[in-house]
Amino acid sequence: MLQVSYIRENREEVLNRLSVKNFKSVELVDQIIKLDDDRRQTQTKLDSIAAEANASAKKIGELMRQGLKDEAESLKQQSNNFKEQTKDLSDKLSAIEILLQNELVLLPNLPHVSVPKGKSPEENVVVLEHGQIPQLMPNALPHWELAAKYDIIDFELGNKIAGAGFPVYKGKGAKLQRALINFFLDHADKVGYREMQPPIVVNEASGFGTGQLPDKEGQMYHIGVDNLYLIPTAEVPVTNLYRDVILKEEELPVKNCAYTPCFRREAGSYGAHVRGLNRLHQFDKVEIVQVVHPNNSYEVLEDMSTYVQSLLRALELPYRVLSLCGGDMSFTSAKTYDMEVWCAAQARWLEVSSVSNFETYQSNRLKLRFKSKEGKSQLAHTLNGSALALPRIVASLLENNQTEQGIKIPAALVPYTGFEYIN
RNA sequence: GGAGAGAUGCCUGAGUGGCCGAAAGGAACAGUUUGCUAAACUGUCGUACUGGUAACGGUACCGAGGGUUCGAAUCCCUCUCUCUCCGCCA
Repeated sequence: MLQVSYIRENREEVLNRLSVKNFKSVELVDQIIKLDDDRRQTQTKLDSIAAEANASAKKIGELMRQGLKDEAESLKQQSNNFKEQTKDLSDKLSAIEILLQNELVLLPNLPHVSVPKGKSPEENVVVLEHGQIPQLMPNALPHWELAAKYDIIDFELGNKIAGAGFPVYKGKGAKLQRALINFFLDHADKVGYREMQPPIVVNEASGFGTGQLPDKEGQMYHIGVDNLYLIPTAEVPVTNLYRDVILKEEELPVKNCAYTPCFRREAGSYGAHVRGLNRLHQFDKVEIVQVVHPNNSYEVLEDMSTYVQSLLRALELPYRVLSLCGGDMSFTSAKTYDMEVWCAAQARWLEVSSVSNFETYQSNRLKLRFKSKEGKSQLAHTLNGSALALPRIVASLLENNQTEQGIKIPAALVPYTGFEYIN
């Protein structure tokens, strides 16, 4: 959520930057400014009447104590007016505040100046490519067939006990999952991320804090009886740890990581391009989250991108980094890098990580602030990234590393799996 | 699931209708002093909105929402959460 004061003071800039996200709504911005004007006026009026009412109530108290009953009574009569006026004004004020809030959440985050213009994924900018595109043997298979061939991931069995998109990992397939999770957590630990194990259900307030609610309600699994949501990413519980928190400046940066299963309804996405592990309802992910000083959030974004790349290099996967164009960036992000790995048998790039700087967009909703030594508090910047999501990593490992002897496990991962081949 | 108790500032905790944005203690921060890993003293010490160039004001907030009243941390209603005991249980 953008800050109204910023919008007021930088109307032109806000409009320009929103246009990078192809968001053209001069009317909405002006409406917000107008509502805020109303809000201020109403507030000022209400405050001054409340001040009078308070003074008068205080006076009545004094008169009563002095035993001046008649004078107190007549003052009471007058004070009755205040009641209605303050009630009307405060009703009006809260109505305006709700309107303002409703409009404000319609505005996406402002893209950073370095974000490329563009409307569709084709206009994302490839920042770098790394690694060799592997040449596969002639009879190479896509990962869903490899999974069946080696009996390591069972989609049918998952269908039976839960439904499509809930695979069962078996034997070395299950061990590979566990190995990847530990591999990712150990690496995060080494670069200073503190491991957290958050709940994998969250309440409404948390869903709102990171922006899943109200607009993406349909994307989350909802547990009706207890009004809880299954998390779509660890970002939600881990970032919400800092909801309504004022940190000390010296506590920054906060670096947390967490492994969690993630649950996504993915309503409306079906078809061949979501086969196998490409898109699931439940998957595993290690997420990294930082809360940082506004002065260096873009340095941190680069660090996080470099860190995610180091994981892909360690796994010897060919990858590329995209700087997302305005039109392809999420509603809440100010700048996003996507990491995509090459999936050789499908011959396509698959997104395995998304690293974003949200600036104050999340922290404004979360009321996540830090206090400087001078005692001033201001909104912190939040960032997060996948490091990494498992299914597509597994897909590319299977497809890229298939050999006559079976699936070759990258050397860095062998200490975690305890085996060198899946065969 | 049954019974009871409670929710006040960073923490402990007082406050049962006006003199309470809130005692006291602790923590923290700053200063003074004495000196040796610390003590004593003094001061500062919530958040948000709002008026003002500023100085300095105003308003709201004592779990959340509503109500009574000229006036609510205090009375009434609803909700949420926490704790204790019993039951069940990984």
